[in-house]
Amino acid sequence: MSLRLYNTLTRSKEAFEPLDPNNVRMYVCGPTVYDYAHIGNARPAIVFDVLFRLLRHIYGPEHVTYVRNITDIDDKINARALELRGERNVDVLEVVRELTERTYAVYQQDVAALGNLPPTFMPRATEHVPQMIAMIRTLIDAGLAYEAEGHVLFDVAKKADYGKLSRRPLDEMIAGARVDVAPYKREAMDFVLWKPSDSTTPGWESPWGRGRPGWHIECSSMIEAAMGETIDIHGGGIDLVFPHHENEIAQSEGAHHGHPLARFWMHNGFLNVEGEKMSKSLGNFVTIHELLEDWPGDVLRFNMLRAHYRQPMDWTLAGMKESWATLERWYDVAEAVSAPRIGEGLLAALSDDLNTPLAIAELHKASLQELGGGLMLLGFNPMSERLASKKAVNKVEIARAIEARNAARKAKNFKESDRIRDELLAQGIQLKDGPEGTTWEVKR
RNA sequence: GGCCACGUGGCGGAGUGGUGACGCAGCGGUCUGCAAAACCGUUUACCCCGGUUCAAUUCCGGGCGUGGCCUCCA
Repeated sequence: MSLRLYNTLTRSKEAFEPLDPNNVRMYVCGPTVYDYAHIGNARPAIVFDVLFRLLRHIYGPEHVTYVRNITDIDDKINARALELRGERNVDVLEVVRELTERTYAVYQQDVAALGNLPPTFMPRATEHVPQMIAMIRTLIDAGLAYEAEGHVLFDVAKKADYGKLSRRPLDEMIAGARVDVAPYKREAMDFVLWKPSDSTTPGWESPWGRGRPGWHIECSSMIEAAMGETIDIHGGGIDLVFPHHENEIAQSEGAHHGHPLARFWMHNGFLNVEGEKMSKSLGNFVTIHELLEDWPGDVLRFNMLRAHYRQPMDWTLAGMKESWATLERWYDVAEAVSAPRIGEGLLAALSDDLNTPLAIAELHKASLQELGGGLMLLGFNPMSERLASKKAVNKVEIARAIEARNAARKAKNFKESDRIRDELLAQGIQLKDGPEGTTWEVKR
């Protein structure tokens, strides 16, 4: 089964062949840890986890390296920390540390609840500052970066093919720039590699004074540290194409004699919520954390995979309900599967640029064994109790009520049996009479 | 303003130059004391206007709509 992936670099689907089948390398831009991750952040986590699992299936679990970083140096973090400190007499740097630690821990918990495997490595920016400084020095030595007023900037004009990922000619971008250009920049599009820090901002000693790295350099450095100069796949949200990924390319290629950073660039589409774009002002900012309070992680995962990863997607309550119903039906039958196997239809769908909606359609047509195997390949666990409602239900009491109702039915006292059924339904317990007796489920 | 993506039935959502995926809902049926569930069957579509073609939902051009990027962003 040959794997084909859409490559943003060429804007077309290409056959995927890793540089080294014994070490397939993938990097995905992870979260900036200053606030709860929202449901849009869950999309790349889930989508690239499916790709990770598919690659492990094809090349063997020990032959795939998946790196997802944690951005814990960032001005949004610093701003939030200042807010959190308020008037209190505590060290802001300490607040920064607490904030990132806490947010990081919640993120880990949340993505795990969504059924994602832990990546092979989860490097943190704060642990790679020396590597970033080294890369910046290399860029300065190569004549691709310059120092100005305590900043170090990438000299975009020196990189002839700058803009090749986003396909934006440099002169066009300069003409369309809508922001005031910092006076120390040679060109409007030059971006920061290093900037100075004051006493309320985390900083590290460097040849350019105490400061901190710009955003883009961390990914370039961590990729190099974990996987070398050229990797197979680099992923992230489509909004990262410009400027983040464009700048990563400029830095890494600049520091590596022009060797490509990644051979395949993959980008997931955006998410709307109930037809509207998610924003704090609209008040429809949905975090993964709060969704997980009401919904099983598997349901959120399934709902995400019902749309192709490159398509724009609308996240809705109706969709989640439908996802839950489908998954519940499947789990009922698939938990009994003794010999799961991967169906060809499913594998073909996933191999065609991760066509998960088609893969799900294949599961609807699949045998029981293929259903079980397919669910597991996609990261679902039919054996788990994750679909059970979080609401506390008294199983013993329900069983007793069912017994009483069946006794009433036997005596043809239907008034009483219907009363018991309605009473349970009022508590959200839906009874189902089947050939093998009466079962129940929590109705939503 | 510049660049880019998307627009499929009541809903979700694949796909294709010619035989109307798949799921949900609806409808009909089996089952049931009645329901629910389950199972069987089944109706409904390709934003608009041109062009290319024997044939377009699928290719090309224009329009409209939605969203993204150009500044932090999954």
